[in-house]
Amino acid sequence: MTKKNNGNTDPKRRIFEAAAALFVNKGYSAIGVREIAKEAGVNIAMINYYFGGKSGILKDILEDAFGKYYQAQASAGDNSTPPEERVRNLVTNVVHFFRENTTEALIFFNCAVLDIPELKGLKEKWRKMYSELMLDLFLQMGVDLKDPVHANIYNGFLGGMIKNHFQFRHELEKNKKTAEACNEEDCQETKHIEFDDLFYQRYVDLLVNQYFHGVIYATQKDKMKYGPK
Amino acid sequence: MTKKNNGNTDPKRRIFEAAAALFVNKGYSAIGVREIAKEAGVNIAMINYYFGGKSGILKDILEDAFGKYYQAQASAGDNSTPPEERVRNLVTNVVHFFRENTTEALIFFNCAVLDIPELKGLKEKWRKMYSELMLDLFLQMGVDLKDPVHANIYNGFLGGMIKNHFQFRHELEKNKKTAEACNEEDCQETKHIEFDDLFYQRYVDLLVNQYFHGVIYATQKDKMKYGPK
DNA sequence: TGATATAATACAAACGTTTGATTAATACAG
DNA sequence: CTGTATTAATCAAACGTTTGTATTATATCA
Repeated sequence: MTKKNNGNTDPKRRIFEAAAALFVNKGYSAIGVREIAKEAGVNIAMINYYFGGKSGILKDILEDAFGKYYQAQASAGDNSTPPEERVRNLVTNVVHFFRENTTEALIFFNCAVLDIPELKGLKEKWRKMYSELMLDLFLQMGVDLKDPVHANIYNGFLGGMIKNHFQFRHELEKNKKTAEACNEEDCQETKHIEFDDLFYQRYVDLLVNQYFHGVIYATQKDKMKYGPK
Repeated sequence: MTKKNNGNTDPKRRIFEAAAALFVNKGYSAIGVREIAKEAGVNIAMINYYFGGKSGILKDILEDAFGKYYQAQASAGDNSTPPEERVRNLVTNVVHFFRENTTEALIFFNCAVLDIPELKGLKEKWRKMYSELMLDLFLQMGVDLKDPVHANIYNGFLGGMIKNHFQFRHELEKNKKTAEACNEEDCQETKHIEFDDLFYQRYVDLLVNQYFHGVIYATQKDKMKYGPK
């Protein structure tokens, strides 16, 4: 593999990143190959040359994102790890994953709820891998996945919450660019947020406490009211 | 205004519903007007005749959804209503909104994070209306929106969680149609869920408890650790 | 020379929209 | 009641543009 590395980075990388930046804002289907090529500064034909087509870029983005997301959760511990520690690891890892891969992560979560024919097989694989991973964790947490109410509420609970935050943050930073001058009081306050290490240290704390003193309390209270089964 | 009402319902309604059903599964940009017209059983030209264009359908769907969603939250009470009662009303109303308008609601939430040029003005209006509505509620709850960490986590917290569930349910029911016969044990258990009144009674209970014994506990603990400001 | 990389161009298919004609129902003057 | 405008609703067909991909030719380097 011989790279030129003249001027900018290699073209494949540029296509990948340009496409990701466009997909996350307007959605996969709304973006055309010409727009990607223009943004990446390459010829249209390069997309088919490097990725075999437009959907090839999306596949690469999503496979990369899922791989990292899965790893973040799988490496949080097993059922020999104390529950609270495991949840803390999990939240820490997932937050770290989102911070390092915001764009790809948002694309992944937003594409996961859409029927994209080219992705049918991949989605099935991901679903299976994920549910096997979660089964073990929930069993340890005392959340009974056999109970459809609990299963429906807490499946993807943490991931969903974290995704929500990063989507919110993404919107915020998008709007900040388009409207630099803002006089309203609502805007003033959220404008100068620093999403730094301290922020996410508190964020993780909050989420873990939230989980333990919210989810577990609520499910136990539910069991008392409606019976264990 | 004279309607024919012969045979089926009126064509405008058919276009609206066909489009919504397609949008929610594949996304707005991935659906063409011919597909909508075919599904609705009308001529392509009818879309421009009734809605002024493809984006006109989306606007109608989203304005309808936001109006109902806003109403569901606004009618939950004001700051003279006890906090717990207000939250319970809010969750009850929003869950009811989602049950009655699942398709439109999911389209709304999924489109809200995308840049769709035709929707720029509408999105701005919605954002303003929503933030004004929430400011009051959060103040009453003791969640300090001036604290960026709390604001970032709990903005859209309940709505986001509920949206998550209904998206999850939607996926579930989609898959049930495509794969009726399923032998795996994971599948067996979630297959025969009844999303009836009892289910959502428990769901609301769980979410309200979750909120009070999670959010409030976690935010207070956070304040103790990191100071009130 | 032969493999890799880039570019200009071509292409069929699909896109959202518009057109002009046609039908059916209503309004109104005689 | 009759005949004639008027209007709303529907249709097939075509509009020009853009889509994703394929082809072909030209540089670039080992």
